[in-house]
Amino acid sequence: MPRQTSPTHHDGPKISDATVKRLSKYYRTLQSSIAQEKTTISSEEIARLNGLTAAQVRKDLSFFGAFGRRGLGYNAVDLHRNISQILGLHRTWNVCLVGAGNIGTALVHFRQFQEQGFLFKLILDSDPAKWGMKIADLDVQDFEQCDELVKREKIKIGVVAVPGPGAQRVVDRLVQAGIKAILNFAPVTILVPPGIYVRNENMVIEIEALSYALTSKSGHKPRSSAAAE
Amino acid sequence: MPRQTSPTHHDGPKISDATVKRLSKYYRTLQSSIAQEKTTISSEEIARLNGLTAAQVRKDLSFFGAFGRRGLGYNAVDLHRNISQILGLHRTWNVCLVGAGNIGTALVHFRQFQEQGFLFKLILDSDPAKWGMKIADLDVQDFEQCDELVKREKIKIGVVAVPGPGAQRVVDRLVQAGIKAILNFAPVTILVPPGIYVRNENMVIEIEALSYALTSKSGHKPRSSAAAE
DNA sequence: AATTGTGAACCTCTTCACAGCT
DNA sequence: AGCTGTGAAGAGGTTCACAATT
Repeated sequence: MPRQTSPTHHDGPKISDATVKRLSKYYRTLQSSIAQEKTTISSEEIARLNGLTAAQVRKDLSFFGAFGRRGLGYNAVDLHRNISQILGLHRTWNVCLVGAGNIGTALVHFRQFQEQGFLFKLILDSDPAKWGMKIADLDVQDFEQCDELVKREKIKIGVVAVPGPGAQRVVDRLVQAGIKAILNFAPVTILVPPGIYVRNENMVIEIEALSYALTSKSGHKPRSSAAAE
Repeated sequence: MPRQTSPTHHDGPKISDATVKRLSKYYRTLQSSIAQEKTTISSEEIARLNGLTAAQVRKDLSFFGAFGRRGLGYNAVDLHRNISQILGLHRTWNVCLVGAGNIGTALVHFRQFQEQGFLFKLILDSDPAKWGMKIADLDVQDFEQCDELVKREKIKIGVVAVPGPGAQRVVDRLVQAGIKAILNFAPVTILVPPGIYVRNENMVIEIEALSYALTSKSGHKPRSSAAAE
């Protein structure tokens, strides 16, 4: 009887995006349970704290292994460590910011990124007026040096916080420099070659979705729960 | 033959979240097409610009009416106006910010919100040190006055940019004050009563999803396209 | 008695494919 | 000929329900 399945190097069925995002939620739920000195936790409780069903939680975890004990639940510390392995949070990631405007600056100061091991090592901007500015101990540097600097710092994740019109060009350059994953805050759709991962943080879309909900008040689906991403 | 179906006050099948978010993308695509003086646009082109399929675009629109002309495509200005009606963007919305930290401040300055008619009218914070600070012409005020101020300004949308632990309490107060929709930047799951809409802008989840993609390099699904929300 | 892990049922969203206009 | 609008098929994600285990 396998005591515990190894979580890393998953190669079974393709994991949905939704599952990955929920794992990230479970991870934080477990962090707080551990802080409260809880040793075990049930799928039921993880679900309740995230506005989901217990079956959903168990199914998500089951893609990666059998981490619980029937009749007892999950060991909080173990499950936390396992999810950390699955998501690749057992290590740190060097991150590069492009766009030293309001949003970009706020992101560099955003404590949660550091706490979870995402470390800004490089800040780039095309505007000469910004070069040399210090943001959280980092100098803003010329975006044109992107290739050289990204390679030198071995950066794999780029955060793009430039105005829409420039975003695609910035992304193309980052990809050329060897960046493999991009968190895009520009309110435009960007296209990338196969093998490059993009996540969009499009605040305009989200607030417009709220506008829709308020407008089409026909909305008869108001279930007391935890709402969309 | 109905020349054009009225887009507003939709009450057919429930519209998926994904559809609403895509409409928001089409809306911006059309804005830029119009700026480029294009008069008509095909579902094929809207799709290409957003990394989607043409069928998806047509299906999304079909939930709200028949806006195109067979053989010709869509009139850019008409479709833009129709989507604006559907999403409720033909008007302005007063918005309240809670949390005058880095992120909150950046959001108030975020031009796209204003451009799309989302106007910050109120900035609240619990920290007395922040009271009286000016952010883009608005005074930061005591969060305890939330009830009175939200009602006075007739605000329906709240943007929450406070640290995780305080978020649920803030949301409860906002709901009590009459807020109907919340854009939540705190990296925690918040629960709301039926009839209140929440969208989460959880940057930690998004960057952790990138970490997962980079970690489970088994990722054999790299289709050249426009990636997840 | 409690709670997990999971195949199967169910439901929702996307894509196909083609009739119907222009 | 070109392109939309849409029913039907297909794919994917969620929930059910129960055997397995502690």
